[in-house]
Amino acid sequence: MVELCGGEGEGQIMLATELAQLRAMARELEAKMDPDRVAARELCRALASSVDRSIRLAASCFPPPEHPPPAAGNAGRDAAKGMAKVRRQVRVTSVQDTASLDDGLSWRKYGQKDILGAKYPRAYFRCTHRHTQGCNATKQVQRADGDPLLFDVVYLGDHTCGQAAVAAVAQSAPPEHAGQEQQRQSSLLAAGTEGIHQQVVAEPMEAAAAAAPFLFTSTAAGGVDDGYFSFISPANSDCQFSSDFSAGSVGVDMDHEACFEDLFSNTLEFFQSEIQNL
DNA sequence: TCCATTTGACCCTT
DNA sequence: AAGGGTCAAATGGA
Repeated sequence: MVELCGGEGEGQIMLATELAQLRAMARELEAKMDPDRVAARELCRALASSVDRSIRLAASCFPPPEHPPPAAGNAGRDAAKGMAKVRRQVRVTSVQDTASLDDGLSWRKYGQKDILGAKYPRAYFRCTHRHTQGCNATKQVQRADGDPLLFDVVYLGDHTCGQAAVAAVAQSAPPEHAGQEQQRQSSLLAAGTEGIHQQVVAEPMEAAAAAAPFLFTSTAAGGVDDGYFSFISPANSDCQFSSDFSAGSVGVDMDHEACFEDLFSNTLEFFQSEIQNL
């Protein structure tokens, strides 16, 4: 399922994405849990923490490649053109269209295409100031197949317009500042999409590492990306994962039981596979 | 009237 | 030839 340690960038990305989704699911479940179900909420919190530790463990297993492998397809084309490429995953808690994913920058949609093998179409946006200021920044937004609330957002090119400063921080913030930028972007998301609660799943590393998130970021200094993503995370720690629980034993509401069991089964399947690979 | 979105067509790369 | 990315005309809303 996921290549671990022996894998190149692809397995690294898949593992990171998988772990991020697990953590997001755990937190979503915790949020939905009846506040009276203390044991269940604690378990969810512990699960999210466990996934966090797993992310760190995986990070220690995946040192960022010093020389990224050759790119394939359009990524290679972009790299050849010297286009910066940054990918983010954004989760929303209610179904929205891609236009709702306001990131504080002004974009104009110029196309939409059905992508082979993908359940949802990909939307194409360019900077509003493309013609007036010659800004070549573009982004692509696509719903994840497995999770309609999860969006893949790929930023291509740098803003050379008046938004350049904002975009520069957003795309090339060094790790020690990325958390602040994450908070800024979250604020923008909240402010720009009233009534919508959004969460960046592939979060930038927070300075205090309180929540121990990770991010996909550029492997090149200065934020000029070459089409590859690095897996950055706080320092290593041990991984603890206990499987001796069930939804019923911790008093989970029936409404959440299916979700809980789904999360548990996904988590268990994922970790069993990874342990085998280790 | 201006600007953003939609959508079919075209172009480029593999 | 297939698939992905972009263009541009048509359309609609403010």
